[in-house]
Amino acid sequence: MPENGLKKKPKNLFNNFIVNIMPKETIIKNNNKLIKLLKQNSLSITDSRKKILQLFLDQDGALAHGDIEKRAGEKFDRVTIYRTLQVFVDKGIIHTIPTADNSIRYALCKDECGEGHHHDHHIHFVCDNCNTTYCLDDVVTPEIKLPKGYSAGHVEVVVEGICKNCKTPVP
Amino acid sequence: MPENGLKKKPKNLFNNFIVNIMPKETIIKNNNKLIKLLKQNSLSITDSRKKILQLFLDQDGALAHGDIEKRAGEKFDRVTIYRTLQVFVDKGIIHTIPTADNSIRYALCKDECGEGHHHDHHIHFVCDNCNTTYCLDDVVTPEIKLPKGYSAGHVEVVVEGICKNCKTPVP
DNA sequence: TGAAAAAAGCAACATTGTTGCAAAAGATAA
DNA sequence: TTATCTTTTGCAACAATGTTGCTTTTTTCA
Repeated sequence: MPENGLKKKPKNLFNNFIVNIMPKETIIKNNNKLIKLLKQNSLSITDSRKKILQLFLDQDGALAHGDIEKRAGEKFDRVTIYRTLQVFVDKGIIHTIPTADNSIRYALCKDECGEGHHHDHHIHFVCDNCNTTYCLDDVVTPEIKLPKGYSAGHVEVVVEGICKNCKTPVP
Repeated sequence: MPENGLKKKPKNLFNNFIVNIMPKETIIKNNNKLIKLLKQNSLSITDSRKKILQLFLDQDGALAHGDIEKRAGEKFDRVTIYRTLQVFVDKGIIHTIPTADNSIRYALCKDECGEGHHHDHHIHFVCDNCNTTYCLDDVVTPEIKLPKGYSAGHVEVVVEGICKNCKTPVP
């Protein structure tokens, strides 16, 4: 048996350590949060899932596949990102936001979303200036009165305008 | 000069004839409507524009690029369809409908849309069963109260559910 | 009808998304 | 800790969807 000089990564020991003892350092706390979230959804802990989830946690707005590809630092295969996003959507960790420009955006679910069903009753806001997409969690979707014969399921509201960061103050 | 046996199509004489004299036959009336609409928007009258516009007029719901490609009868180049749709959007003849599945849908504008600006205040309905997209022209978008700092421009509402045609009657 | 302008068609390319499979990494239990 | 099974990743190849430049055809208009 070889001595202490590690040749390979210490496998999952580190992860277990974090989850069990809750250390104080920020980086570890952060890591812990990610792992907890993944475990809660009975997903195995992998680098790509942690990294992608981290991107969402670090981010106020929503992310498109392309954004993730750029920000992940060229580390992951495109296919992995597609599959990871799909898994997150299936598990109810993130949800999709419809857009008029053929680029699906994803954002963290803050309500209680479970596997197979999303409960997002908030509206979405896309800034015309910076193009950021926000989930306005405090603004609920209104009741829509439909014509006879139609029955409503999910209602999606997307508002375009100027966001709080791009608003030019009155001089 | 050759005698009466036509070698080439009679060019645009037919179109001018239609627009000027307003004949009675349905097919020509229909053609007339198309041409009128194109002329109103100062677009030149071409086969692809007429055909694609016809598809929209024949259709209750919205069409995606792919639908048009299929229904046009393999007659037009894909590029022509892309460019035609783009022109129609620019002129305010059709508008786009955001979806959550990365396929832009287009529908005729029924309000007064002009070049560069659309005035669609109706909501859109996507049937979970037949996947048809409808413009519910009689249902206007509700007022949305945004958090401090956000200012609203356009509001887009998409409702998912069961449409009038797919509704199963009570036994 | 003929010339200028506009649009269509074609080819080539770019982007985005999907699938099957072998290799690598994670989970699990002795 | 290690052996083993399972899951995930990366790769390659492919499919679908959009885009751009250029030539040919069609439309418009004088």
